[in-house]
Amino acid sequence: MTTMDTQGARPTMREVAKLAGVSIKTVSRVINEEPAVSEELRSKVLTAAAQLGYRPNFTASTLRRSAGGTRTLGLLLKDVANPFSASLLRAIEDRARARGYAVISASVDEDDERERELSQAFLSRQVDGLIIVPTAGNHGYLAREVERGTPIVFVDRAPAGIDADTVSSQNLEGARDAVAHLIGLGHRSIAFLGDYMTISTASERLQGYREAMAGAGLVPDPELIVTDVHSDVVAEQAVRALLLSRQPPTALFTAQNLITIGAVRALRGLDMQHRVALFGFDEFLLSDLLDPAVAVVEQDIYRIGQTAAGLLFDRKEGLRTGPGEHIRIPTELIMRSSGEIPPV
Amino acid sequence: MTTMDTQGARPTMREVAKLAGVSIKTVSRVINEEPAVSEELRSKVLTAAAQLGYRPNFTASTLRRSAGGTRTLGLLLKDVANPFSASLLRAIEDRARARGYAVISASVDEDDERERELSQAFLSRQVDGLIIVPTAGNHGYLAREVERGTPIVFVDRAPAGIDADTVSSQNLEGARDAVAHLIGLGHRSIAFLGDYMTISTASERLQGYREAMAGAGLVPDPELIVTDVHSDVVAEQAVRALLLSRQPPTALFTAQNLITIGAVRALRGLDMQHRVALFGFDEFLLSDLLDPAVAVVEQDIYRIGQTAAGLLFDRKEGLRTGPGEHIRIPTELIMRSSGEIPPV
DNA sequence: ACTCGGTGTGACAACGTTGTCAGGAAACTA
DNA sequence: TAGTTTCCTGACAACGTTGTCACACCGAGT
Repeated sequence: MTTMDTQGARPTMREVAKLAGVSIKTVSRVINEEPAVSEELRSKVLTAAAQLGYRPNFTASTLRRSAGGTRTLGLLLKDVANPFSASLLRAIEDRARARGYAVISASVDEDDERERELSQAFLSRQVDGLIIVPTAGNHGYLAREVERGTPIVFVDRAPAGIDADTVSSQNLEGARDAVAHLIGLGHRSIAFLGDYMTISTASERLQGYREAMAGAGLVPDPELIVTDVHSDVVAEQAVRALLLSRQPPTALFTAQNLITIGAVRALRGLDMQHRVALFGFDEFLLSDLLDPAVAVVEQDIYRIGQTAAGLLFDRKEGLRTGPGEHIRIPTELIMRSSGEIPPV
Repeated sequence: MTTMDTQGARPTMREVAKLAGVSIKTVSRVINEEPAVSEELRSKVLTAAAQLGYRPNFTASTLRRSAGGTRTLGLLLKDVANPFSASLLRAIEDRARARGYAVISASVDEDDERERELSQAFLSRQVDGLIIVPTAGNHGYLAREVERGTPIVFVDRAPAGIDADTVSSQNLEGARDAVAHLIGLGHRSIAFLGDYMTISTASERLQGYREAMAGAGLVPDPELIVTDVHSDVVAEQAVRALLLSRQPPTALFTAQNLITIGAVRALRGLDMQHRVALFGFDEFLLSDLLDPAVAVVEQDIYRIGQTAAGLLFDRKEGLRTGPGEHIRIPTELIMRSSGEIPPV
């Protein structure tokens, strides 16, 4: 075992150079695998570097070649612990890693203020691009950054106050098709339960519901349209109230993950899960193991993430310019028994 | 609207200084809120900065005050898309943000080589610390880094070939208590299904199973101990085979998430879910909505993450020194009906 | 008037790296 | 043999920022 300087500070190129008896620039050349270095010096440098445990300082390197950027992407999510966000992160990470980029992510928890702080912090860290699942607030504060050439892509929801690339699901079409399927089974009294209408995905899904109903010549009872449902607890209560009302619906369309779960709980509680049809938006783990298995509109989250990252890299490399592109990713109806229950 | 330089390059302190008619150092002082600046210059600088849309370059700042570090944590996970990893990330992110740290994360997918590459890459990026959910391989290559003072904390599994802080669940105790509970119901023939035995958590859980059996004076039938089950598909097949064997167990202990789900599928397929008891390790979404609801040993993932981050910061700030600490976080038995089925 | 201490400001170097350029040695051409 | 090209190497400046230091100014104490 050789005596190696193992104390506090990390070795720098200067120290490697001294040990190898060459100039610091030669070390730089070897580390960066530039061609014009003699085999002799090359191996001297590599030996010295290995002995010292030298590791290049990415920060310094980045500063010097300021053109190249930090090879880092910033990602602002609703909440990483939620499966949608986690899958999105994974998709983006995969695309980023393929190009040698790292991803820094953070959870915004629907807090405007925090989103602002975090995006500023990430921009200060010189990220090469930002992918944001936006809150309901205004995003004009990012306009200057976009003009300066930092690519910013929004995912899932459209941002307000700024024109930028956006990737989201075909919410309207997915909801419309699911509701049309229920209508096809003979349902006429179909309830809609959705999140805050300020959230663009929620209102698009409601729009899809309305189109399906209108397309069949049905006028939905306003009492059956419940909006601003934001948690599974609220959803459970709302569904319970609907089912116990005078004119209970024969089918439910739940426009989001947690709402679907709340609905399952409510149906279970009243033992009506085999009598009232249920179609949800968003796939969730084990939906097929419930009894009855729950039919859902599934989003292709992985593709959304990959597309967003792709757009970002295209912008960065100048392959794409001009106004923001708005890409819609198709959804898929997953037919399961809860969606096949006929009206009573 | 004033004419602002909105072209390509980001403005630097130099440009702010020129516009404000002060020295670059004064700009630095204002931006960093150092006290000794006259109100007059202060406001001039702030105006100029706002007009140019100046944002400090964190990279350059970091390089100069090399002591402080990059205020970045690196996190290597099995796979962010998996709920355990996502919760862990969230817990660590929360602790990190409270101190102004950012988190870069990446998925290793049980690939030794990738883990190595990623940890090198993160260290090159001068992260202030690394939190790793280790693969089964040897981690000696990180030893020098630890000696140099970069805090590294391992989570969930113990690393091989290195002494470092580790945070994981009380796997043995959790498994032991769950199996003891089944024994308390009168079960004598209890199957164990676990992941690869090279994974420390899996072998600890098997150990817990053995201790519970031995504690009750039972000698487990070797046929009932199935190891190296690594996916829900394999688990489903294995459970099916067990249940159709000559001496089927009256209870199952499934030592991991996916195995539990596979077991549920197998029991369902044979319509035996109400006759064979099931206790799983790891909570999973909707476990309470299945029929029967599935009893599990729940890990406190959030606390694991927070503890790991806490250890890391303690090391970094010198509040903790010396050999690696091995912290075990208690688990909790979540009693549900699948765990209350008596033997036939 | 003369030193003193305090306050505000800026010049300069440095963080670790890489781009630019110049120069020496070796290999080629005329 | 002299001139040219090629190859390899190193000195130096620069990326954007901050720590150190020196200095100019002001009011106060002798």
